Amino acid sequence: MTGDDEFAIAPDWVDGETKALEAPHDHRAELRLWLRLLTCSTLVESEVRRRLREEFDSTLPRFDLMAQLERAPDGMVLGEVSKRMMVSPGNITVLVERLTESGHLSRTTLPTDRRVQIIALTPFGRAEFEKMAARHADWISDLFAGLEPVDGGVLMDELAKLKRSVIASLAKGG
Amino acid sequence: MTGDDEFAIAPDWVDGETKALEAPHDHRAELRLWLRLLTCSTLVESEVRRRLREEFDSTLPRFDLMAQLERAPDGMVLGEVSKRMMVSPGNITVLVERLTESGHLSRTTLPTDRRVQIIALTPFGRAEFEKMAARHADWISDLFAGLEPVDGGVLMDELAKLKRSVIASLAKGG
DNA sequence: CAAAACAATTTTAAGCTTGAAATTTCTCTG
DNA sequence: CAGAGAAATTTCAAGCTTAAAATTGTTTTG
Repeated sequence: MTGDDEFAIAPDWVDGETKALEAPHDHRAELRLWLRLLTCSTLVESEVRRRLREEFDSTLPRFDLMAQLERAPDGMVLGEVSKRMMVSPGNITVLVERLTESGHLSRTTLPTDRRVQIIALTPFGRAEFEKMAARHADWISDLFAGLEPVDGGVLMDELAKLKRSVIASLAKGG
Repeated sequence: MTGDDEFAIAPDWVDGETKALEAPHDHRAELRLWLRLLTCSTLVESEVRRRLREEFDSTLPRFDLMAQLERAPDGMVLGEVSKRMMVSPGNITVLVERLTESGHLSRTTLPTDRRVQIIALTPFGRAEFEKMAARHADWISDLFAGLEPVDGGVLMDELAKLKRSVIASLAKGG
């Protein structure tokens, strides 16, 4: 890609000449921050997708779904998975279908409420996931390796503030 | 992906020396940071998608494509757009098809090289985009409003460091 | 108890995305 | 100048994603 210009890599419809603090109704600083955030997560995410496909012939959604189930040894209700992954219920349906076909997941109907589907990792699925999770952790570690520990800590804190801001705005406005 | 419930747990990051004493293959701090970053950008991105659909019956990919063209009054070659948006060429083909049908884009074949397609915003497309861009800036501003300016600045700097780390790792390993 | 209301999930229709294969059009080499 | 090779784009097959409608099952209410 095109090197060191901040906006050469991601969607970059913002004017690069912006200063950090400007007139009250100028939103350029926030836009630039958002673009930089998006660039970072897009870079990491595409690389993770690429490697999941290359090394495991799998996808990020499947990995994420299995990751949710890994921490629920007794399985989890479909709706709960959907909420935790922040994706639509219909989306989960499709993913579960494929992962069940391939033997990674088991699915049961709750006897006391037959609307409810409970899914869980099979032993095979768990073994596969553990391989993937180990590699995934290595990838992230490599990608983040140039960041000093202190910077990691600062980022964690600042992102926590951002997350609170976003959630507050969502709760208020929409 | 990822509900990011790690707010409950105390950051084990902050102390670099402590971290150095941990097991060599413990990547939890990086993973937690990555998940938090991903949560933030997913939250913002889904909200932007939702509002583009509700207010303009449009999508984020279309918006991004028009944003690229907004700064290129004389139009842009398809391949260039593809690179800048970091998406596959085939993807651009589909987007351009639809946006041309709807009158937002014009497309010309370069006379001197008939392989090359040049696309540009039509006056209508430009007017539409400007409306969308203004609203988009408002949304981002609202979502980020709870962040103090100083935090925004720190975040910009730390994300720049992260981006450098990711790009360096991609250049080296990938 | 039957009907309405509610809940969990699936289906549907539409659009996005990708990698790989195919196509079209140049460009370069012998 | 022909044919090889490269470049720009499109096509294709497969999978992801969503909102909205439909389905199935449970609970509440008249």
